[in-house]
Amino acid sequence: MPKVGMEPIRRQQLIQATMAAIDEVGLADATVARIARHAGVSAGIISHYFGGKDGLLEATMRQILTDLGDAVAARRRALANGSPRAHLGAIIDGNFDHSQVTGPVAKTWLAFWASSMHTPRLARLQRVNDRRLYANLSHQFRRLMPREEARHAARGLAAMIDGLWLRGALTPEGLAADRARRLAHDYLDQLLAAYEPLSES
Amino acid sequence: MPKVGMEPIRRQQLIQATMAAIDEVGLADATVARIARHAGVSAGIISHYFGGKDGLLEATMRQILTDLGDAVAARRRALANGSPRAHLGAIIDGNFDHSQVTGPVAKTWLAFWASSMHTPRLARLQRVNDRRLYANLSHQFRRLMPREEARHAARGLAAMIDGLWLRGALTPEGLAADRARRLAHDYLDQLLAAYEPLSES
DNA sequence: TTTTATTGATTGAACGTTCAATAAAAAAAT
DNA sequence: ATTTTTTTATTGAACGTTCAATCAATAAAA
Repeated sequence: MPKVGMEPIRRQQLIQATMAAIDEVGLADATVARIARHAGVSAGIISHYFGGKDGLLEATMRQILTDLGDAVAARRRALANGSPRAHLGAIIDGNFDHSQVTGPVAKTWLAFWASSMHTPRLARLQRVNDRRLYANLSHQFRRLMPREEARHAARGLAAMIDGLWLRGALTPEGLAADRARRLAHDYLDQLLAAYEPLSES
Repeated sequence: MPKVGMEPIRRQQLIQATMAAIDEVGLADATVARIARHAGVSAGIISHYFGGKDGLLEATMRQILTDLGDAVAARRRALANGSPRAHLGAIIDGNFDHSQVTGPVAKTWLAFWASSMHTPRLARLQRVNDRRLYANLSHQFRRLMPREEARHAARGLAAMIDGLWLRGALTPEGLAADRARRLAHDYLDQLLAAYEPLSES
């Protein structure tokens, strides 16, 4: 049933189908046939729109990273000129909300994470995202503390976010997103405690 | 060159070769031919000693978990009746020392982590290890604080350890093990600060 | 009638497993 | 001390399967 202008529709369908397939059977068993079946199209269409399976996988990872960036950016935009703590909190929340921490997106994300260790193109995407998070955190901490301590705090909070993410993706029901957010916020409070003597309990 | 008693030697060789292959090209491209080449034996031997590729992969993951458990246990044994803080510190150090956080072991570990999402046998191993870490942490925190807060702290520290591990395995040169240890210890200090007013700076 | 979109059988490459053949070591026999 | 037999360890070519990619055929829309 060919209509004109199918390209963006098919691309979106296939990216969603890729996440669904990876969620279902893992990256290793997410064959083009299975992905195509999820999307309700034939296998050949993947090569047509993405040049091959690798192209589809890269587009899928890119989509996830874009969504993640948007989720963070949207929350920060709502703050305008907020305090460093508010911005850091928004970064945390953006990282945990973005299309749910559990479910297909999270599993796909973790699968790509592992895969990026040996796939240069995915490694590049992963690295860009990683740097963005670190730079954002580091910049906000810098408004409250010396450079080296800001970097230290940024590294710590980035690790905490990743760790909570990992556990969220891995445990059966997923570490409840609420609980993960609270742990990250508590950690942030502790990191800021020495530099914000105003808000003592 | 058949000698008697080769079985334990070959098993060890093949497990090491599996990690080397995964470190080199990733789990997806770690074929039996490549693993066998690393060990300097033929491909057929893998089925002979492990029943098949799956058996070898499971044995490799089991070995990593055993080593990790041993590294933690050894440090804690040296403490005998140490303070909760000392035990928690030992758990952190054990998790970061164990055959280096970077290198083949860490990459293999992360690959299995991702893989365990869709491989029940690996998921079981991963789960046992996870529970052990949480139980150990939780028990030590419990000596200093109420139950719910102890659990909260244990979840936080476990996530922090995992996050640092993940970043260590992923970044090019690996997040320096020293730096990761320091971040984990700093976090531990903060978690304990409210319950150990003795050691103020 | 031309263009755009899609199919699905086919192809070739890659993989894990199997198993008959082989060879070294150990045991038994001379 | 040799030689023969048995046991243990290992090989690697062959087999069957699975997969991604291709492309001629097809069909709807323009």
